[in-house]
Amino acid sequence: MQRVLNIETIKYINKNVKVCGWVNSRRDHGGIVFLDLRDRSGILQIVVTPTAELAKDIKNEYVLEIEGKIQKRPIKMFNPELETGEIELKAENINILAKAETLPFDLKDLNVSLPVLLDYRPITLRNKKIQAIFKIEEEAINSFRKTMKDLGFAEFQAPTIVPVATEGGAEVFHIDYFNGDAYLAQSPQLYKQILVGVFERIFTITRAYRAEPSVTTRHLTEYISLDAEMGFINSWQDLMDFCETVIRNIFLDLGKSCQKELKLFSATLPKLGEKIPRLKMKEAQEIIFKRTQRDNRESPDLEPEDEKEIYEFAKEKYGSELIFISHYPTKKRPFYTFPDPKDPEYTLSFDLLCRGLEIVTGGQRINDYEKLVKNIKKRKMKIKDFKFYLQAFKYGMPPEGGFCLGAERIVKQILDLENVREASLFPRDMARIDQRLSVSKKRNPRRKTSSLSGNKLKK
RNA sequence: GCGGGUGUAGCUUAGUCCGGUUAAAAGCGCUGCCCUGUCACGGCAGAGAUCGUGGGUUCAAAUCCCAUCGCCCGCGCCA
Repeated sequence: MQRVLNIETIKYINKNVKVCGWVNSRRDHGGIVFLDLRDRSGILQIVVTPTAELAKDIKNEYVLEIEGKIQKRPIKMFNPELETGEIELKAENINILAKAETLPFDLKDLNVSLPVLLDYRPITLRNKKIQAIFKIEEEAINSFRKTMKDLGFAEFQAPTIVPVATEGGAEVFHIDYFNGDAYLAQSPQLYKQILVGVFERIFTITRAYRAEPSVTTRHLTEYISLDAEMGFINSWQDLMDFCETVIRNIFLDLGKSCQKELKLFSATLPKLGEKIPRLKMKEAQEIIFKRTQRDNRESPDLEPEDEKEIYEFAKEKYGSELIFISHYPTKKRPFYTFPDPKDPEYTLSFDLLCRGLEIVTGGQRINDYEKLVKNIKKRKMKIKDFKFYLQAFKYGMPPEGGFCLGAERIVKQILDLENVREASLFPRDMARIDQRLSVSKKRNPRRKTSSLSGNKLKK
């Protein structure tokens, strides 16, 4: 007999079917036993009676193959919570495909601390609410891809083994590369710029690696970066317009396809208002100072508490839970960032804050070869390290720029998750690669400096 | 790296400030028995904790002190 998905059984009333799945719960009434069978489509109630014998040894998370007849439930027994709530399967034969040990927690009503959630990731992911997080992430990524393609952007796959630290200075993971040095990419930045010289409009959905020793609720050492870059821009404002379209579409699409998932978290999609407000960093600092008397006006960046304050401001004044902040200081931005011609101390770059957290960074890039060379030298980086990248500019690069979105951060902000690690299937951080490094046996002796290369320390 | 907090059954927590009648308590889970209409089923009974680890103070430590390890949060940095 061909297997039928749980959700499809609605169409098989009074017919015999075979279903497969995991035991979500077991309700044993002695003479009659109910099993909730979970498969990728949903839950189906299995009735085992009058020979409850059939279900005797079956426990939660057992994997079963069940044959029987789909029958309409008595009307009083409908369950409106289930899509299959008006029917049930009367089991005639139950085949145990795999047994399961007792779970260390209640999977249906998952109430565990973050370390437990992640220590048992292979099973906690089976929880419906946890799955909803990744449905949202998947849909957000789909939406990004669709918008980019609609706007004429070509998709590419970025390399993640790179010869130099992309942003210069920032912390990167070093790898032993055939007795030489290589790094894990902090971002696909240089490659998307190179490809603007080929395709004009380019995007990628890729992984970025940051070796920042940061243990916070918003940092991962490996994260999903949604990156876009485009040539022939009229101004850096164009980039914010494109970025706004991307974000707006993500929220629209999630509104269409993920209502159920949002509801599980009692989450509402962030409001954008007519247009996402745009402020220069200095303006934002003045506003924060006026509102709170907290004087961070000399700070080269917005402090996390400032980001939350400016979010409140945007919400009150513009009805927007998002706000663009532009003109960050040149010193704080990477070498390729385009300085404002009117005030070169500041850049034509921007961040997009969503509910008080940066979810996007972008800006216009320097497309002039000579200026790039000068900048690399000024920052005491080596020209020879960038020769490959610089070809793209030496041989003609239009005015260009781009932006990148942090996928996990977007999901975190939408669902109001406490920690970005909840929004990553298998989060990596300073203390964890799947298992906690403190309990994993493969731990090398702790290295104090990242300049020591891995090959030197190997046996 | 710095600062703050925390560690009690498999999970989630109470008890810690003001040390001593609880031989450490509860909910969920687990085990056994009962139950033919439940849907996080219900009822009865039961098992399960060297209170993170090591040391100290005290007649007496989950509770106070020191050290150590784990974890969480904040900051720097950032998506």
